[in-house]
Amino acid sequence: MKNGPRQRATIIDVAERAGVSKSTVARVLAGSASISDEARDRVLKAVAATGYERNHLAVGMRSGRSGLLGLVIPDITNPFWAEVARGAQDRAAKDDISLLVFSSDWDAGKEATHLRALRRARVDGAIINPVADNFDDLDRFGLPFVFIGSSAERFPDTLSVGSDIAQAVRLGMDILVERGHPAPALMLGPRSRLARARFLRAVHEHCVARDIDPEILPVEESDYTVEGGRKAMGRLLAGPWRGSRAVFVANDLMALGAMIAVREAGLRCPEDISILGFDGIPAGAFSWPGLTTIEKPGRQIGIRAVECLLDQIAGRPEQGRIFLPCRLVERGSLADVSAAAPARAAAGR
Amino acid sequence: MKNGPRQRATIIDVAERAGVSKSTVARVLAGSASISDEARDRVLKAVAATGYERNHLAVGMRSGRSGLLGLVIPDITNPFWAEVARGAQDRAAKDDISLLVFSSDWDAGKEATHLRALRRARVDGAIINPVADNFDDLDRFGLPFVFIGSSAERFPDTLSVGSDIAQAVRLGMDILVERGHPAPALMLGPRSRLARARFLRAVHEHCVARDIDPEILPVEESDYTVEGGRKAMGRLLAGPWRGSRAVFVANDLMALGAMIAVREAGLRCPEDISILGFDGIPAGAFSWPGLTTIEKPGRQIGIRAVECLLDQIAGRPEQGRIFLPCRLVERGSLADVSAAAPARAAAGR
DNA sequence: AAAGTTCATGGTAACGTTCCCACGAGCTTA
DNA sequence: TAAGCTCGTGGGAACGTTACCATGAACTTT
Repeated sequence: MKNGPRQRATIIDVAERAGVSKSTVARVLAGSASISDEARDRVLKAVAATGYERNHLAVGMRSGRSGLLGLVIPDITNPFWAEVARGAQDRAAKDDISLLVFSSDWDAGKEATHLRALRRARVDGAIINPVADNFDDLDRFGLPFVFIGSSAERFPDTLSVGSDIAQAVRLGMDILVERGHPAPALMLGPRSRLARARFLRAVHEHCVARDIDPEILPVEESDYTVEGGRKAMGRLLAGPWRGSRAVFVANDLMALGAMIAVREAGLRCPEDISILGFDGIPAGAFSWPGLTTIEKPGRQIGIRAVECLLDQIAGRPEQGRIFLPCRLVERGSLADVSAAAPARAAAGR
Repeated sequence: MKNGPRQRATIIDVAERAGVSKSTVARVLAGSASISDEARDRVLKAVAATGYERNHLAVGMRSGRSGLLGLVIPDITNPFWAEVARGAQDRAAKDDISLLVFSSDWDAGKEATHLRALRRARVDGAIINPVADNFDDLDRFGLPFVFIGSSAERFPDTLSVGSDIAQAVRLGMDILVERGHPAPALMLGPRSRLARARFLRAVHEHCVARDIDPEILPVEESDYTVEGGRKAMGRLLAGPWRGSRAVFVANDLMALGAMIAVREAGLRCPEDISILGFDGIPAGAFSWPGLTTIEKPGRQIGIRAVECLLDQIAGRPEQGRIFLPCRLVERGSLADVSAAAPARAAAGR
């Protein structure tokens, strides 16, 4: 026998039970100062007795604050975006705010639909990974918002939170140098992707700083898929390749594909070919060897995006573009062929 | 220069512009029948001109329907639950319903907090993977809800949607038999998990049907982690093991760990040891060899859960427990050692 | 032709809050 | 002691909808 959804207590029920007016109850609940101890006490008791819970719909209607935020990401099923969602969710929960989550599938039409849904739900603001390449829908959005992800680059004058690709590339190049791979091959994504240019620029800067001619680095490109990485690796292996054999891959899925190609060529990773990925997807932990990679701070991005959005909603000073640092995750796909390696290994044991 | 969030148009603005009463506007928007074509036309034009969008907060307040559903899952970062969320999201969007997503981290306290948040947001109902093992919070929830996942088993008298473990096990045992592994080893999860008993029962039923003594199957157990699977596989390899060497693993992470253990023992998968997983996590596609596994219908579960919930909210007849079928995903970790194998391979080429 | 029915519409009262103004009691200030 | 101030409180008026009842016109039935 279930307890049917019996009539919910309203603020008036609480007021009557406590013998005060609804104004007083509202003040107690809002934590307002001018309340006698006695009144507060009676209200609190009445709240407990009636099981009263504030109706957020009514609150939102009257105050204009729904206590809802929107999150529009390409696909919640993608582990990176799931991390972002999780971070946003946790941060929002701290302020008693709930998140409406939508997946756009990189489709501008779906994006527009979702933005409309958010407006109707009267969210207080939204965190968006923009897919539309013009600003029309977003301009029309008419609500506070923060962009996330690298596609936000298209809109330079907008608040955004993303990962620091330049720092990530530096991190990767540094570890490669340290392990004796001063001139790794590069495996890039498609030219259409914005992140590609940033990646390449950071590599060049690193090379210039270290007095390496960027032109000597073998370069291949493909799409951000396992199959793309497999094929690109095949091409790299078929071509001329001097120096230590290491590849810095701009995407973990591609890196995983590259690893498969290495095995298919009868070579071993990392003994024959070292691979460094970029993303930090969980699947990298389960390959053999585990994929050494640079992890994007997905959760942090979610957290900061919410904070940034709340600041904006509250009218607090805004921070412009925020780039969060990435982290190296070592798992075994990077061989150490530096001069220091044997000594280091000996000292380690 | 941004278009500030200028005053939103209300139903009254639309009514004035169309020269009708707000009742008429409301009727047009609700798709009510008794409307003259002329009035409908003018209202629609006025809606377009003002950019009017229904305020869901106000609608919810008046009608008692917020157009919001809650989804409480253990962790949106877990690929299975992300699939469920995605299915639910897509299905809900079709009915213009938005989803509030929460992660409970298998923590009863967090679960209770989230349920409270859902109640305050006045969601119309909730989809819950229950972690609390008593019904108190849920009983108190006082709203329509549907359980999902195997932990729903604890509450037999409740609407729920999950995967059909018995069917999945049958599928797995059948393919194992077909490939010449009539008596595989079993690798199970911890005794505390409900799914374990169901898994084991289904295996036994299969054995009885095929006249195999279930007792001859080697059995190991561990937790649902890569490391757990690695260790359990180590124990299996160390023990006595007759017959064809195949393992039916009750969880993909464990299966991936088992695969690592096989490699560490200097053996090959699938040539020396065949592995069949259960879950369908994406990482299984990137291991080497790819993990052949039985995929749970995560997205379908999300979809059906929403449908089931909407039915319940609308007072339509409810369906009790729903178990959705799983699917075999072949990727290469299962060798064919049956008598038919050579012929079959020859015919295939 | 009177009475009933349907249709298209308008007016108004909720829904549960918060916000604002008013008011009396007790206090401080001149 | 009169005027002003603060404190604690109560009483409405919104907020934007939908639900319900009322109304008059056109039509159908007896």
